[in-house]
Amino acid sequence: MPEATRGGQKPSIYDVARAAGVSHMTVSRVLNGHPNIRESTRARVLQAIDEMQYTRSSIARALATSRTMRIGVLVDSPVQWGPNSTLRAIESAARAQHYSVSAFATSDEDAETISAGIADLVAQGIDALCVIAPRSSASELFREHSSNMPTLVIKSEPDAHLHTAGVDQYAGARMAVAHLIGQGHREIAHVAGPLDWYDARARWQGWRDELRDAGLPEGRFAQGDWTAESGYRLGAAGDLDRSTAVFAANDQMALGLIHGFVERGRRVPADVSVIGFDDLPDARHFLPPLTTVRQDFTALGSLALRLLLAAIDGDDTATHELIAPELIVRSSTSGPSR
Amino acid sequence: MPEATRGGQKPSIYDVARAAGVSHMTVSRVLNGHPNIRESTRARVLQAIDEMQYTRSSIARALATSRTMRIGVLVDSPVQWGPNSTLRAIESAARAQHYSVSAFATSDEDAETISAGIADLVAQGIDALCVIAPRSSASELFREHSSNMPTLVIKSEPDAHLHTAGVDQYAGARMAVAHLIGQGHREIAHVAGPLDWYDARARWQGWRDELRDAGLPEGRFAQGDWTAESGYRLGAAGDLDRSTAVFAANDQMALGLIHGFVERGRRVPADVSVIGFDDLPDARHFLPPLTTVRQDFTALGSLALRLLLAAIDGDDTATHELIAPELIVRSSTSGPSR
DNA sequence: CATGAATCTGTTCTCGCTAACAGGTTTCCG
DNA sequence: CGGAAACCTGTTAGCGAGAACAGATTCATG
Repeated sequence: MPEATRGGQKPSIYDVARAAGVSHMTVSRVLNGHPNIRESTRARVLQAIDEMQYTRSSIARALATSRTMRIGVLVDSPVQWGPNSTLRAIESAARAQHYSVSAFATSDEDAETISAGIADLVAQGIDALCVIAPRSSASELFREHSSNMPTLVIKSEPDAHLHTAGVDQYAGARMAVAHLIGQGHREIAHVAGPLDWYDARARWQGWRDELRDAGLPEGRFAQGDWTAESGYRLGAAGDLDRSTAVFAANDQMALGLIHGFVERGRRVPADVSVIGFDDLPDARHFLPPLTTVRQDFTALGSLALRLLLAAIDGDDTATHELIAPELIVRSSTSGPSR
Repeated sequence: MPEATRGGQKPSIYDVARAAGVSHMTVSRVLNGHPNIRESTRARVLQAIDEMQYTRSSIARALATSRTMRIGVLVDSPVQWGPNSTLRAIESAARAQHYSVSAFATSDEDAETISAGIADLVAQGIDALCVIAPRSSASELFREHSSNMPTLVIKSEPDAHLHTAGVDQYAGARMAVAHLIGQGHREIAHVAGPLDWYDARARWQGWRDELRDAGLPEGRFAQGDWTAESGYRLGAAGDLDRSTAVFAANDQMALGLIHGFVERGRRVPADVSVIGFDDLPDARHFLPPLTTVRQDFTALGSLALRLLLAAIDGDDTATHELIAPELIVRSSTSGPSR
């Protein structure tokens, strides 16, 4: 049973101070690990803290220090694997540094929703802002806010005015396409995500550049919207039938694509190889198990937090750091039959 | 460009008050919509607020009112569709009521992690606590904390001492099994989730009771761990081959199950019907498109928030409210061939 | 044993806001 | 036109911490 000194209320440092026979500042110093405290005094204070189950008020602390120890995260489409995993990773990295996280989810990402989200987070009181997976159309907004608030954008392209971090989408895309080329494919199509997304654009460019550098002809290009539904429509439409392999910009579109192909009698990978991007937990149970590119979100979370803390501490040089992705080979890719 | 009155700092109500030629309390009253303010004064204050881009400090407000306008959510396994969707729905419902949300994710749910999570959330300063999808082993902990903090547990079983809300898992399970019975199946197996989860247990019981009430023999029972992997292993093992239909406790296990069946030459739905639970966004693109039970998380979020606000306002009667699920029929189920 | 330096500890003020009370205006009505 | 009841506004005192300064110990050293 927690023991409060005044009727029923949670104890404050003043209550602890009275119980330990010291001033409230001594309690504060003990709490903050100040060096110049006599060992016996510290022990007495700690005992009082323990006895009355004191916990410090992060609210009062925030008011006094003007540091909330909270990071705001604006996350677009958190139902999707990538953004959600990134958010979880940031949360867990933040917790390890005694920071907490407030997330604001947007799905319909118009400028108004974004600035409302930023305003909401700022109003809550945050020390830094992290924006996950934005579309390029929104860059302006972040710039405007970054002057007041340390901001990190999770994307794989550098930006002169912003701190950025991400998984190297471009490299991952080249790895995927290189894998297909290595298996002997020469007609390699791409199903891209919406090209106003940084990630979609980087994966598209990686596909294009890897083909070009291998001396292969331009492949067929189609655009989806990240959903399995859009992949399905493209697969069912038949526009990609000339290609022997397809690099889909994410696993969900790859899933839909395979669905569409199979429905029209094209076998995967016998007639057409499909490679995805993300390595969803279920990707190994797709039919056939999906070859894909894995992103290390845990590493990304730690990286993001390191950069955010540096930004909070006033490091103003715009950084840009990348995590290397990893190719996961399963059964949805093989050599071409013709 | 935001206009601060003192050097570079964010303006406070005192700055606004000076600009408007009133006392800081008048500003506070305008901000809080206090009725007895002369219209001309209110206008002057609002104009000053607008001009200097004042925003109130939620920190100071929280300290003065001892209300943080923040709800803590302890969410288990947020990588999974259900818990994640529930969390998003609560966030969005909370925002609509001017509350913000702090989430604490647990995956390895031992007692220690849970109480650490609760302690973390409480330390952040929250007005109420919401626990999503717990396992029954953890009930004790919530009871202990509910005395100090208004608490709502998201689960479908009532509890004498706690506020609870959820989607009616039991009813959903009976709907799923009734659908299979309606198609003529008599040997209906169940792949359950871990039975220390409330939802897994309710779905299991719904399956059992529906069979019994239809006068059918007991079906085969197998236990998975929510993952597609576990479903795959059960499908590939062959233990369920005597059954003509399987009710899987979630879509992911259904996916793995189908994978396992197909690998051993059993066709779905020709040889065996499979029905899932959740209606993942991609479930309609599984091969074959999955028949399943949909949960309305948006409604659940609104419900949860309504109950939480009631609890904050001191409503102490333990409530228990349920949302009705919905059957989604696709192509993974059909009548038995034999 | 004096005396300055190094350690420890306490007082007061501040962070930005609301609660509670008090004082000053109107307004209304006899 | 006087007085009470509305209405509007201001003053002061917290909320629970930390910052800054100042004072009180201890300690070492000549």
